[in-house]
Parts: sequence; C-alpha cells; structure tokens
Amino acid sequence: MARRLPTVSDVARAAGVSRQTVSNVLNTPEIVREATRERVRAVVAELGYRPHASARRLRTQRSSTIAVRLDPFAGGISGAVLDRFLHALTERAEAKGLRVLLYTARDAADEIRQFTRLVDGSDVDAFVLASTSYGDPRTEWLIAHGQTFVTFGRPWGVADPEDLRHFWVDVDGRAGTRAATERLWADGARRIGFLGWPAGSGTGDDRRAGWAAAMADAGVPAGRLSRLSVEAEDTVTAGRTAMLALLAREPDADAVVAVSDTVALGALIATGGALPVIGFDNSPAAEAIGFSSIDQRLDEVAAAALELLDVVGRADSAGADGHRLIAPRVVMRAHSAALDLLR
Amino acid sequence: MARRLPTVSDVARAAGVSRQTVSNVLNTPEIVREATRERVRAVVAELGYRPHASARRLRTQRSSTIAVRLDPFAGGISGAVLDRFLHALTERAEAKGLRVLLYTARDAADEIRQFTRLVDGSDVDAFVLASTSYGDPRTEWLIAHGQTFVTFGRPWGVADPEDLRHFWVDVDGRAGTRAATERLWADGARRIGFLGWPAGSGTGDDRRAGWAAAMADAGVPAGRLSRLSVEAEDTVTAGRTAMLALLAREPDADAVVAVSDTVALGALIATGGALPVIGFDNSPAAEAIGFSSIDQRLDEVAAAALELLDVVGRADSAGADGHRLIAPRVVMRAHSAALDLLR
DNA sequence: ATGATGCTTTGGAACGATCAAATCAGCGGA
DNA sequence: TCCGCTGATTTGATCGTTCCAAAGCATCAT
Repeated sequence: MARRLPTVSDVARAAGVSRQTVSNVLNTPEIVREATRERVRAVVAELGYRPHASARRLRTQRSSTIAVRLDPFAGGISGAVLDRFLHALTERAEAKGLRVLLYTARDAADEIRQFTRLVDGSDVDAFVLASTSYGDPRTEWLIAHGQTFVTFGRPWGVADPEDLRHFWVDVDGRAGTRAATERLWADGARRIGFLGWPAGSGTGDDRRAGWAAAMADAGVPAGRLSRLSVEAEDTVTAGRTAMLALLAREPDADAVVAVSDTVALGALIATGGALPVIGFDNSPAAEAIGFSSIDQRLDEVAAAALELLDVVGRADSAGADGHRLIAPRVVMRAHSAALDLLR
Repeated sequence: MARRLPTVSDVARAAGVSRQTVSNVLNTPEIVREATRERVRAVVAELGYRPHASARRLRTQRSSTIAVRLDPFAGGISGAVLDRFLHALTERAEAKGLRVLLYTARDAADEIRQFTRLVDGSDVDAFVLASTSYGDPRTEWLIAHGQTFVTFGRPWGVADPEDLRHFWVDVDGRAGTRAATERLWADGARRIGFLGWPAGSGTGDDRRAGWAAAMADAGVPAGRLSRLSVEAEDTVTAGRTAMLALLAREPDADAVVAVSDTVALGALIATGGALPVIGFDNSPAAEAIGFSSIDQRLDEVAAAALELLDVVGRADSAGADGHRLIAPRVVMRAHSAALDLLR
C-alpha cells in the first residue's frame, strides 16, 4: 500500500492551474471564477486529494484542534456525565472540521504542565475545561498566557462572572429543579422535599434554589421549606439516610427532588419506590432502573461551547456575550418493573 | 502574549552549533559528543524550546498520534467501560509521548470514512478499535490499507485468531468468571447459577465457559449445569426475569455469577439481595450499590494495547506474538447498607 | 489608443523540522 | 608524508501547504 498521496501540486497540474488556485478553491472558493472552481473540484474528487493537515498547520500556525481533559474517573453513578459531554463535543467538533485531542492530569499543577506541552508544540489552539473550581489556577494561567478556552461550568465565586476573558457554558440547574418541582406539583404533590448537597457548592446551591423558588411561587411558606430540605453527600447511602431524616421530620412528604441521581437512588431505596423521586443527570442508572431525572442536554452544551470558541477566535468578540446557560429537560419515567420490585 | 516560540535555529545559534546538531541531540543523542550534547541541552532548557509538532510531522510523515473511536453512548449501566479504557489509554499514551485523538462514527461505513479522513490528512499513525464484531469490515479495511492498529476485543469467529496482521488485546472473561465461581464455591456455595447473554456472542459465551469449567472441575454434573444457566438480554429487567426463572427451576440455587453488572443488578433486585451475586465490569453502579463484580483491569489492557502498537511499528515484529489476554480480578464487596435495604 | 479598474491567476518564499550527503578533524598504518 | 578511515558536525534540499506581491487580462471610461 502506502501509495503516495496526491498533493496540491498534483491537483494543480492535472487541472491546469497553479497551486495557489487549488488552495483558493479549498479555502476561499468565492474568489475563484466559477468555471475554474468546478474544474479543480472535479480533479480533487477524482484524485481523492486531501490536504495534509500537518503541512497546513505548519503554514497557518493553527491546529484546528481543541484539547479536552479526560478527568480521572470520577466514580459514582453520575460519573458518566463528563464522558457524555465529551462524546457530544467530539461529534459537534467533527462537523466543524475540528479535532479533539485528549489529555489527562492528576492535579491543577500537572494540568498546567500539560498546557505548556500542548501549546508549545502548537498541538492545539483551544481548550475546553470541565468542572472548574473556585479561583481556578488553570483558568488564570490560560488567561495570562492568552490562550483560547471555554469552560463547562460557571466560575463560581468569581467577582465578575461576565468577565469577557473567561467564556463559559453551563447547565441551568436552577431552571431544571424548578421545572421538576413544578411538574411534581402539577401532578398533585404538595409536600415536595429536596435532598441536596451540603451548602457551599455552587452547583448544589443553585439546584436547591430552583426547588425553593418553585415552592415559594406555589405559596409554600418559608418555614415549611426549610424543614423539607435535607443535606446529603453524594453517595447512595447518604441519600438513603437523608430521605429517612426527611420522612422523620415531615412524614407526609409526598414527592422528592434530588440534587443527583446518586442521592435519588438512595431516596428510592429508603422509600421502596413509594414516593415519586426526580434525580439529576439522567444517568444510565436512572434509565436502567427507571426513575425520573433531569437531563443536562449535553449535546446542547457541547454545541454552545464550540460556538463560543468561534466567537473567541474572532477579533470582533467584543460585543458578544461570553456565556451560555442551557436549560435542562425533565425526563419523566413511569415506575418500571425493576422499580416496583424495590418495594 | 503570543511571544514567538523559539525554533531549532534559535537554539542552534545560541548554542553555537548547527540546526542539525540540535535535532540530533533531541532525536539521536548518542551520535553527539557529550560536551556538545550538554551544552545544547542547557540552551534548550533555558529558552524553553519545544519542537513544533506539525513541522516534525510534515517532515517525518508520522504523527505520534493514535486515533480512538468514542462510541455513541452505549447506555446501560456498563456503558462506562469504554470510557474507563479510554482514560487509561490516554494516560499511558501520554507517558509514551503519544497524543490521543478522538473521532466518532455512526456505523462501520461512517467509520471507514473517518479512517480515510484521518489517514489522508496524516493526522494519525495508528488506530485503537474497541468492540470488534464478527467479520468486522473496519479491520479488513485497515489491513487492506496497510494501517497500524490494535483492537480491544478478540476477532471472534475469525479463522485464524493468531493472524499477525491483526493485533488485539482482550480481557480473559473466561478466567474471570472461573475465578468468581471458585471464589463463591470456596465461600460455601454449591448451586451456583449463571445468568448469561443469549448464546452466539463471543464475549458472552466465553464468560459462560469460565463458570461452566469451574463448576465441572468442582464435580458438578453436566445435567445440573445446564439447569443452572439462564439467558438474558443485557437489561436490568431481563436480569430480574432470568433470575426468577433460575429460581423457579432450581429453588435451592445459593449464588449467582452474572455476565454483566446490568444483569447482576436485575438478579439482586429479584432476590432482594438474599443471594450473593457477582457481576462483570465493576461498574460505578456496582461500586455505588455495593455488590461484587469482576474488574476488567482496563489500565493493563491499555498498556498492553500500546505495547502492541510499539511492536507493530517495528519491522522486527515477525517473531513477536500479536495479542495479549489480560486476566481480570474479582472484586468482592460486603453487602452494603444500600443493598440490605433492597430486601 | 491608453490607462485605470477590478478580478484571477501566478511564482517565489516561508513555516520548522529532519534527511541525505558533504565536510572536517583526528588518528593509525603504509 | 600521504592516504584512508572513523566519528562529529555542517550544509543544502525537502516535506505540503499558504502568504505575499505582483503579473495577466478583460472591461470600461477617457
């Protein structure tokens, strides 16, 4: 095999034009006369010509590649969220002619070392980061070094979340739990509990706020609200314990919104599936076991992230806003046979 | 920012040698005199020089990049297996100075289209494929086009699995279920059932064979064996149904080995956690809920895959054998609180 | 006719690295 | 002394693409 691949010169010769014209047909077709354009295109198709990616990158000094960190396996039932995001991102990126390069890192310092490696080798021209933390050194490094990047996750706790040097996409957790709560209310539930993470995590607080807002709008007094909300770490057992605590405090609770599928599963086990529970993440476990959950619409998130990178890339990004909030979707599931068996 | 990156010429000038010598220090240090080598290395470190990846690729016609397909999200509890493999692979690849590029494809034809795209653009110089099927057109294409690749998964049903044009790594499912069965036997179980996929899938049959072998070795007669084995599709509900069928046929079954964690979860739900069940994949769900499972040791698999690519790359690969079977490990878990609650 | 105008096309150079062949220095043997 | 040999280093060419400046060439107004 190993046939020699046709080059732009081969195409040019076969089409009776110059190299540059071929290049123009590929990159800026509008400046080439129609007849020439068609002829060149025909030859390209016939020879099966494909531009040599590395040569192009060398010349243009851009790589058309975005780097994504593949996190150390997060564990837990919802661990797959990032992987699903990654999948959606890859698919969208392909459609835009972008490559997705992976890297891993043990900690932030290690990750910054990777940044230098990838940037210095001109391997990538943008980064997509997930799960940013408070005062993240990674984003600071990227900003300081003028790198293009977008994060999946708001920069919680930063003074100016609208800072245009930091582009981000996130899921509107608040809207999600709000919608879930309203859905349960519409279905007749009146004492809807919330199992959330301990206060202090931006994401967790945001999700709790959505539930609280929906309940308040429905006229539930604040005093009752605070009794209906229980905190739990993100494990199945903690979810179970929290659910039991909730029932002890409010025996007539008639539905629950949980901050994650993991916690939701704990709640389901505690009640034997007697109460409707809506989790968060729409994880494989939720699907397999058959309970309702809030879907993050990672496909939309990925699309938005790439759109933002487009914007970042262009010089005229001054006017555009640098972030997107994606509204999640509540996926209701009838209790499955498997779930009934929990009883 | 956007400082100009130092090139090999800059280093050469600063070190008072020629470009080529710098290149030699980097690629074939042994042919450079010690004193020169050290001097160049010092300058490299001082200037923070890093070779421009695309330029090198253009010249050498190799990319130091391997492509991995990110499958359309498989769904189901065990869906994360591939993602974990991917993570392990990325980590190992980094250590070897390889980049990992992702791509997606809807079907085999689409995937072959991706092959051409990646190969023609000289983007990658090896492929890692997962979950190969019988008479896989993808591997045939890769062989026909002289591409370097390794598969995670045996070429089931191929005439000569030792075919040296097809390198593969796989998990020894048979050894895994065998070990699991022996473990249960050692713990006192005597009527150990097996919940497997319908006959015909190489992987599923292999896993069943391990259980059957262990049971036969322990002296269980063939007639009883066939009654202890039940088939189930890979869903929680099918697992539950199969478990009920097994119990109807053999009411005194006292333990179960399942072909996957999904099926295992169904079995657990059916029995309320009364019988010990060992699943396969050691998925997040197994960890979260707390039941035993067979771990595929994806880290080993990834390392082996990269080793094989090394071998493939070298010309002297004639002597080496072209595959690796990784023995999985049984992870026993005490019944967790969550599991007890299933009761 | 002439030159200005706008659109297409062209040849040469450059991107940053490595390959292949040439050069150079040092050394032993004839 | 001169030649050949070995090992270390340098020079020139090249990979495939796009950028740049300028040339070609109709068309149109002067």
